[in-house]
Amino acid sequence: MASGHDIAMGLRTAYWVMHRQTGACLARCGVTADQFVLLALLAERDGVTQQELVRRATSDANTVRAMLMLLERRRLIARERHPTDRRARRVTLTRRGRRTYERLWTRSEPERQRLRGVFRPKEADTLVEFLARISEAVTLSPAGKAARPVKGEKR
Amino acid sequence: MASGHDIAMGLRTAYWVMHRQTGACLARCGVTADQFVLLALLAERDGVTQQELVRRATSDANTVRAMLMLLERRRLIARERHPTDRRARRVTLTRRGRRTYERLWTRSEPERQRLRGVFRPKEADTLVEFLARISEAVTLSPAGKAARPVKGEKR
DNA sequence: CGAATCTCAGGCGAACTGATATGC
DNA sequence: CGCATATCAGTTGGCCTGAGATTC
Repeated sequence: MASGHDIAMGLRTAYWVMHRQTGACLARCGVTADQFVLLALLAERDGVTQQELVRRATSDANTVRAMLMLLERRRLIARERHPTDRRARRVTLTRRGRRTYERLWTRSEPERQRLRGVFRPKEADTLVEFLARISEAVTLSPAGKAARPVKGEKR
Repeated sequence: MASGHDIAMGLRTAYWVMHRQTGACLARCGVTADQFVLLALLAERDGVTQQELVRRATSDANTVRAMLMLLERRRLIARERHPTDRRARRVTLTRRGRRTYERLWTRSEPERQRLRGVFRPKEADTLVEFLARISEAVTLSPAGKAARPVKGEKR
């Protein structure tokens, strides 16, 4: 019977196998799998703050910032000052960024097909629901840091 | 209906949420989640080559080497020369490494419980089987590099 | 003025590439 | 010779801590 450890290791292996494959698929376009995720999120909805991208990408503010700076240097995205909240940045896809993203999407279509192809429709739904269950369970009740993070907690 | 993109994003989110949570759980022992994986693999079977660890960890030779050197410096593992194959290293858990591992295992038990707890027994089996299916499908038929990698393929 | 939010800067563990040395 | 194992150098991306700026 599958243990928590089995789930963890299976999840780890499946993620890295997929991530590496995606990276190899997109490498010749000079974009990494993680950059592609950011572009995809922006293509879905842009004009957002970096912080919102952090949330949607399940990532870290510094990581997102560094990646956005790389993408900005290549003119795939723009980071203007936010009009009302001058603390924040407003991130948008440039036209060139959107074209690049569409090319990447097409190129990576076979990978998504492969992923999708090993499941029957109902199974795919089940899998996605299971994965969402994990994400919720872990983020909603993180043992050490409850709803409000414990202040004194260092190291 | 769940698409290949949904599966990919769900897998990504679930993995990172779990990975981050594990890291936070083990941080105060000075061990990262990835180092814990190596220790777990060694606890399961040691006296193996680095190459075998690479395979079992679904990782990379350079990454594994760097991590093992960190663990070696802390006397948690040992890297002796392999007795018969002088190219290879024979990696073993030290007694201290095994004790540390057991402590980490105990400390991370709640995390595995949380993971396991959101599934019924049959569901957990299904999930692990689904994840294995992904790993197999992607590793066995990687579009760009079939069974034998295409020679001329650069960049 | 704090308190909260966001960005920025530096350090480090981790992943990948390519090249090299050595032993099978 | 080819092939496998490990190593080294260099690059990139990602996470963390701690600082600085701005807003409430």
